Formats: sequence, C-alpha cells, structure tokens
Amino acid sequence: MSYNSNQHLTTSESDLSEQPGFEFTDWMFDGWLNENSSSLTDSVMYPVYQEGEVDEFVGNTIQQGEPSSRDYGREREIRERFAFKTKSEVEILDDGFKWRKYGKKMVKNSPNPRNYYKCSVEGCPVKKRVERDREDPKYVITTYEGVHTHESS
DNA sequence: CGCGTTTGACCAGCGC
DNA sequence: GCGCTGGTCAAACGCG
Repeated sequence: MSYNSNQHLTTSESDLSEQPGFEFTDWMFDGWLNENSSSLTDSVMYPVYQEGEVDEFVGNTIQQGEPSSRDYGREREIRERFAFKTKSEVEILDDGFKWRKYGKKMVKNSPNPRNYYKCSVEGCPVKKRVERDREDPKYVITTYEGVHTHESS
C-alpha cells in the first residue's frame, strides 16, 4: 500500500461522473486485494490477475481465462496487477504518481492506441497501460502492474 | 540543462 | 524459418 488517500478528495459516484479526471485511492488497492471490489456506477475496478488466473475484459464484464503463455513465465513477477475503467474524456488521469510514457502501440481489434507508462521514481518497477475501451470510447481502461516501492508524491 | 514525450526500430513469443 | 503481435528502447525533439 503506497497511497495516502487523505491528501486527496475521496472518490464518489458524483465525482467520477462529473469530473473528467479522478483521484486514485486506497479503495482501488483494497478492492482488488479483497478480490471483490465495490462498485461505482462510472468506475469499476476489475482484478485481472490473481492466483495464476487471468481475467479479461469482455464487453463490460470480466471472464476468467487461461493465462497467456507469455504471462505464465512471469507469473510471480506480475502477480500484482489489476485494471479498472473510468468514464473519462481524457486519458491522462492524475493518480498521485509521476509517470513517464515510454511507448505507444496500436492494438489489434481496436482503433485506439495503447499507451505505456512507467513510474519515474528511481528503482520503482511499476508500470501501467492506458487505453480506451474498444466498444465504449467513453471509458478509459487503466491497467496497473506491480507495487510501488515508495510513497506517492 | 534536465526531464518528459514522440516515434520508429527493435525484440521475444507464438503459430503456422 | 517467417510474419504477426504486444511490449520496450532510445534518439531526437520540445519545453520550462
């Protein structure tokens, strides 16, 4: 756990539906750790990697599936990974961490690019991906991978 | 100058 | 092998 939610406004349904951006909170970490997130109307977090199983977005729901063979090899390293999607006009959501973009890719079956970010804090291994929901462009899907080795700044 | 973004090149896995 | 794909690197560039 590396986020001090007291410094930021709390997430609420109204905040998320009104604001183009949103605030990252402990709830998101806790939700996935408890493996069952509470739900907000416009922002739902989905655990995507737990106990060697991979859940994937299928429309608005999650389906469990086999981990890809690529993931198998890295299972231990990327245990801490989760995704959530947020209704947002912008993709740049300030979650309290400093990110450096290091790549952009067009992915198959989606007209939208996927952006790759890395936490710019020295030695911190955390990465995230940001892309628009393929069939509902009003939503932004963010996937976090790893655990911060420091506090947010 | 220091740091972040952009962008095409590069790489590794997989399927054929 | 070859080509496709998703992920990363890094050189160039932009900007305070």
